[in-house]
Amino acid sequence: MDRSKALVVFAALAHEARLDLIRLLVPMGDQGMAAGEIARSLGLAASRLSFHLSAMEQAGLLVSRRVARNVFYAVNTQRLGGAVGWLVEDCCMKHPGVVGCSRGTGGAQSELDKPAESPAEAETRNTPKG
Amino acid sequence: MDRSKALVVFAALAHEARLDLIRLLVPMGDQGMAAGEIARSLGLAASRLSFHLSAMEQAGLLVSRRVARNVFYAVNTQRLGGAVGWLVEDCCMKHPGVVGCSRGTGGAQSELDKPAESPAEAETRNTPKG
DNA sequence: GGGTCAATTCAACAATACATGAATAGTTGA
DNA sequence: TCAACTATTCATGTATTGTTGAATTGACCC
Repeated sequence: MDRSKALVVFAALAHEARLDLIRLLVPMGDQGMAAGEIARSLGLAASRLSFHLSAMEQAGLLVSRRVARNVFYAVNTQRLGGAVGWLVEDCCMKHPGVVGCSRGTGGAQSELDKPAESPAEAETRNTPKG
Repeated sequence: MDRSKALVVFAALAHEARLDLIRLLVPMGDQGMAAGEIARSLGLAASRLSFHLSAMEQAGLLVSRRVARNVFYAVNTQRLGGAVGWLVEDCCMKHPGVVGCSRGTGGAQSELDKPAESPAEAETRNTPKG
C-alpha cells in the first residue's frame, strides 16, 4: 500500500452512502450482497448506487461477481485494512496519539490536547528572520 | 466520534497535499510547524496551503495557534486516531480482515481473497422473485 | 425468441472542490 | 505611523464529482 492507493481509498470513503455501504457489507463477509438488495437496504436509486459501487470497486474497496441475474458485492477487507494500516503506521509513523485513540474508539475524544508553548516556538520571537 | 465526523476526516485526508501535510506534521508533535515553513517544505503556494490548512482545521485534524508573526499548526492525533478507530471498530465492527491488515501494513495486500460461491447465493438461482 | 427482472451506462444538469494571483489583515520593530 | 514580514481572504476560472431519469445490456424462464 502506497500513498496514492491509500488516497483513493480515503476518497472512496468520504461519502455518506459509501460508509453506509461498508457498514452494511462488512458483516456479510465474502458472500456480499446483491446490488438490488443493497439499494433497497440503503434506500438508494439503482443508478446512483451503481455509480458508488463502481467507484468503490475502482478504489479496490469492493469486489464483485455475478451470480445468476444478481451481482454480489463484498468488501475487500484487506484493502480497507491496508489503507488504515498505511495511515497509522507509515504516514503517522505509529504515533502514540494516533495509535492509542484508534483502539478503543467510543471513549474520550471531545477534549483536544491543546498544545502549550514550547521552547522551540518561543524562539520565534527572537528570530524573526529564521 | 460518529459517522458524520469520521466522514469529514476522511474527506480531509482524500488529497495528496493533505496526506503530505499529516506526514510532515505528525513528527513535530504538539509543537507543530509554522505555515510558512510548511509551505516551503511541501512546495506549496501560501494561499493554496492556507486553503488546505483551514479545511483540515475545520475537519478537526489540525489545531493552530499564533506565536508572534507565525501560525503554528499541529496534528490533532486524537481526532485522527478517533476516525480510524471509528472506521475499524464501529463501521467495520472489528472485522478480522480489516483489523489484521491494518496492523502490519507493509506486508501482504496484493492478493485479493476472492470469495467463493456460498449456499446463500446459490439460492438465488431458485428464488428469482425473492 | 419474447417477456421479465437485475444492473449498468448514458446524457444532462447541479453542486463542490481546486488552483491561481491579487488584495487584505495582523504582527513586529524602528 | 511606516516598512517588512507572515498568513489569510477574495475573485476568478477550471475540473471534478454527484444526482437524476431514460435507455441499454445481460441473464433467466417460459
